[in-house]
This record gives sequence, C-alpha cells and structure tokens, in this order.
Amino acid sequence: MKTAWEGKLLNYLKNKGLRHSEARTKVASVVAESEEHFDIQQLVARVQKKYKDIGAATVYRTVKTLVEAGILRETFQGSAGVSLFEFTSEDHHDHIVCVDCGSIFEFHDEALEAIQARTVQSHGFEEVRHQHVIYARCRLLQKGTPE
Amino acid sequence: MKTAWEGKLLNYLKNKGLRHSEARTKVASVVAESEEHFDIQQLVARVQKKYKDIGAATVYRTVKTLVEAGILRETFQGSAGVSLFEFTSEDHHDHIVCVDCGSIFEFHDEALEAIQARTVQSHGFEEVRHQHVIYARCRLLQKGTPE
DNA sequence: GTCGATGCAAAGCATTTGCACAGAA
DNA sequence: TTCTGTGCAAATGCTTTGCATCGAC
Repeated sequence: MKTAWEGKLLNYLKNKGLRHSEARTKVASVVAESEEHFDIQQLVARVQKKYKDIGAATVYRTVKTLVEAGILRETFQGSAGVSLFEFTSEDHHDHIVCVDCGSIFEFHDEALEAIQARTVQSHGFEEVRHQHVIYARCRLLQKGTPE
Repeated sequence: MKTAWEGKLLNYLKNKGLRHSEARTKVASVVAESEEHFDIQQLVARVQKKYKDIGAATVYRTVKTLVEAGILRETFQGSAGVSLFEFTSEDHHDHIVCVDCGSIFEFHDEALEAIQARTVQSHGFEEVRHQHVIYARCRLLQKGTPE
C-alpha cells in the first residue's frame, strides 16, 4: 500500500521527468514522520541521525522539490529568522504563535477563509496560497498552554 | 513643526534611555521618505547614497530600534527570502503579492479583521500583531503555466 | 552508457559582533 | 567626563554551488 506522500512524490517526479532516487525517498520519509513545525537545520539533523550518508545540501535540495510536489508546505519565519515547514495534511489551517512562549497553535475558520476569498476576488486576483500568522499572547487568561 | 515619526522616535529613545544620535535620525529620515516595501539592503544603499558616513551595521541596528519604536513595520519575506519593511502609517493593511509579476497590493477589510479578532479571542489569545499575506495572480484571465 | 542526483567542501551572502574611537548627556 | 553609539572589518551561520562520482533509467 502506498501512502499519500509516496503517491504525490512519484507523480511529481514522473511529471517533471526527475529521478526517483533513494535520497529523495529517505528525506521525504523523515518529513512524513515529522508532525511539528521544523526548519531545515532540524530536518538535516533528523535525516542524518537516521541515514548517515545523506549530505545537508541534498536535504536543502530535496526540501525545494518536496514543496513543489505539495508534500511540504513553507509556513512562516521562526524566531531565528528561518522559514519553518510542515508536512502537508489535507486540512488547511493558519497559525497563532505565542510571542511569550513560542508555542504554535493551528486554527481554521471557514468564515474567515470565505471573506478572504471574497476580498481577493473583488480586487481582481486569483489566490494561489496564503500565509496568515497571528502573533499573540496565550497566557493572558491563564488558560493552558496550547500545544 | 515635528513630524509623527520624529515624535515617536524621541519618545521611544527617551523612554528607553537611549541616545538621540545623528545616525539614528538620518536613517529614520530616509525610512520616512520611502513609501514602498523595501529590504534592509536597499535601505542601506539609500542611506549611504545620501549620507556617505553611515555604516551598514548601523542601519541594521537602527532598523531594529525603529521597529521597536513603531516607526517601521516588518511585513513579509520578499522573493529573495529577506524580510521587507514599510514605514508605519496610521492605517493597518494586509498584502496581496502577485506570484507572476511580484507587485504588492495593499488591502484592508473590516469584516476580515473582525472575524480574525473573534477567532483569536475564542482560542484564549490576546493578539499582538498579525501577518496576512496572500499570494495570487493579478492577471485573472491568464492561464497558469505548468512547465 | 547517459545524464541527472549526490556528497563534500568551498563559496556566497545577509546579518551580527568585537573593538577602538566618536559624540551625546 | 562617562558611557552609549558608530564605523569598519572580521566573524557567523544559513544556504547554494562546483565538481568528481554515483546511480536511476
């Protein structure tokens, strides 16, 4: 049985005439196991921990490929100023980042998406993707820290 | 007569116990003249064109100060992967960036802001700021170009 | 066998930092 | 005078690239 990301990857590589190499599969599999938001440096570390023979440059090159294949999604800049990525799931969501503790909370609001779509269209654009990040404080109301 | 940014700068420096140096004023004045979205490299070029004696490091250091003072706002990453800044005006707005031509369109939608505020609050957060960028195509009738 | 993909190390680049000097307070 | 701010250059750290080799097709 083939997982969704394997299908996407094979399909993308085939369409682009790219090769189905071992390194690409290995990096993709590590990405698929990563639930959280991560930057490329962290991914390099994880990949190299599991597969000693993969160079950092390959991870950088593969990440670009995976984003184009729709397997990875570039989200927003982390505190270090580098882009964070996440494994693409079916459901679209946006992010709230706590400026105090750095925790990342995912949310999805149909009404918000609908209004956004209307706004974009009314200005004559056709949306490709969007990045909506809200920086906020999560401890104000003494609620639990969102995971 | 004092402009808004001069007031903000003096006030911020005073509150923080920082010095009102010539370099800070010069960089701020160049920022105030810049209407568009720009990255720090571009700002360095503009500053040094007008004032030969200001180092790049000072511009980097001053940009941080101006952001904290509320005179500059960090918006989103440009195509080169570096952050773009804009001079802070009174009206809040978000951005639509054309993925084809790179042009930047500013929009403001009250309904969208209202729903966003509701969403943030319902999850127990207190918003500090947000970054909402929509990547889209500005030429609606043009077909995409899959290679 | 071809030619794209990879690993390694070097290069590239934006940004930060160390340090001696300049200049606000 | 005191001590922060600045200019310069070196250092840093992430990312890309050149090149010889490897491997998918």
